[in-house]
Amino acid sequence: MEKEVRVRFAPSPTGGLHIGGVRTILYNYLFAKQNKGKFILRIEDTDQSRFVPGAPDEGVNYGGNYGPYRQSERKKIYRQYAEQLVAQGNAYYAFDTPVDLENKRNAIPNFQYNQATRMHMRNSMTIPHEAAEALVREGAPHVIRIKMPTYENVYFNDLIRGDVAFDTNQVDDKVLLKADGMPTYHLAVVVDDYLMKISHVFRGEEWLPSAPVHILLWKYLGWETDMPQWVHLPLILKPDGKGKLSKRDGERLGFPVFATEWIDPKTNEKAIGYQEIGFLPQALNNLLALLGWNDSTDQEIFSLEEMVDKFSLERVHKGGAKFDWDKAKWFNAEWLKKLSATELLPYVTPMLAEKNIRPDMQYLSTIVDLVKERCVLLPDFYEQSFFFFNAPQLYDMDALKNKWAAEKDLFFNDLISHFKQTENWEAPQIERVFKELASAKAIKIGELMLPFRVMLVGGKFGPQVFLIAQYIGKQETIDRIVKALGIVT
RNA sequence: GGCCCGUUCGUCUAGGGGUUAGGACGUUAGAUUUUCAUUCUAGAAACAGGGGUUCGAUUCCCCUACGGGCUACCA
Repeated sequence: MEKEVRVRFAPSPTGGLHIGGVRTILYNYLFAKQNKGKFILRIEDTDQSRFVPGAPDEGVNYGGNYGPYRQSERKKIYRQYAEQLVAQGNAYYAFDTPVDLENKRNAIPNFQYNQATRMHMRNSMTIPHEAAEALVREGAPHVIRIKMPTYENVYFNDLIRGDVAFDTNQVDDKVLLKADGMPTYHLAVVVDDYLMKISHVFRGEEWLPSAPVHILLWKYLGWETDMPQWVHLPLILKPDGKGKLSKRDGERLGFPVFATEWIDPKTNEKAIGYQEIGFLPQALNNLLALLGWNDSTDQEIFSLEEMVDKFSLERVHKGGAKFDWDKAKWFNAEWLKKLSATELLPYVTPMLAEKNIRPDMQYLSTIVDLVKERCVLLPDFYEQSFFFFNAPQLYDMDALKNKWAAEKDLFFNDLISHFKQTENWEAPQIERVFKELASAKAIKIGELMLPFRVMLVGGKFGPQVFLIAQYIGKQETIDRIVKALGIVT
């Protein structure tokens, strides 16, 4: 029988939700759904000094049978396993203070606490066993480190990278349990994944070098047969070159790197998120999924359902991908065009409400359909549609006054009276009235269209001008012409 | 420095021993749109380098170069 697929996302609560993390969640989710498995949310909060008060199947707020899901609530469990490793000889107590280590690193270039150096340090392998035990009993500050074997190779199969090998001589004796009694990520992740019966570990490539530590832990703890499959995802890189995409890049290059707004509690700096800048969730998922995965066809627009259906780890890239803000915006524009007005309403309505525009939903739907193809981000809806709800306050005077002549003044005055008599107030009819009057007065249409537009919307933008006249209504159209005429003359 | 991972247009990528190396974003030119956007057409643009293997390598192997990650009592 195949093992049940259980995956988890284990964010640290110390930062905003980075889009790299969103992609990891997405891949986890797609994989879990595809395999009828479970997706679990767990909080990695083992670092107390960085603790910040602050659609899974199990997790902190969802319940489940493998909790608690917060690592700080699980302290005792880790200690027990760490002690087990010491008893087995796979780990040892180390009494070196942070200052000791600091001095070592300063004195010896590239100092590593490993098989080559541990016999020169202060730990339970260099001082008599009883003395070490006594120290621990008396509460002397100490950590527990893994004892990496010498001259061994750790092999494992990564679902994306294939076979990977590490020489244990090159891996240092990572701290498993810190002096404050909390586990490090290395111990916690292994214990938690075992206890929560995780079948596949999805994480960023930056974790690859510590994989041998984790694998050895699975082995030493006697859980080798339950060890999950490893899936190290490629990184999302800076658009302009070097390194992983970071918060700073967003500020520097002018695009968000967090899913939602994030306020740094230390500096109080606010970083805007994809949600706030006006991305549709569908677009963010879509663009992130395609950053490192494709289905081998030319298709680029995928719904979540399609992705669940088509996603496969074999088609995830090995190499990191530079983030492209232009392409990201394109995904959003595509989704804006793809979604119906009804589907868009939940996003557009609150955005307009912020600007004190609360239109009738029926009317809004019509307008959304009319302008959505000229929008890239959600706030563009305001720029592209405010004039359907309110008369413009400001006019592009250059566009309006350019080549203004008395004859045009006359034209628009006559136009007002013609409009007043127009019965069938629909775009084609409005256009006919407009053009007939223009030709009667022998003025070129091209001379009149732009001024008319500016009178109705305030500038050189918006959909077809006669459609605008139709939707704002006869009286409003006339009012706006009158108002504008008063300003221009 | 050491270890690990990677390398097709500027970017995201398809492809894979014999192809005019395909698509998308961006970009350039044009058409449509009496505003802008959309849409459409066309163009420029890539197999990092060197050795093998082979009748033939962009594709397989090795080396180099370059890029990235890790090298904390952070995750």
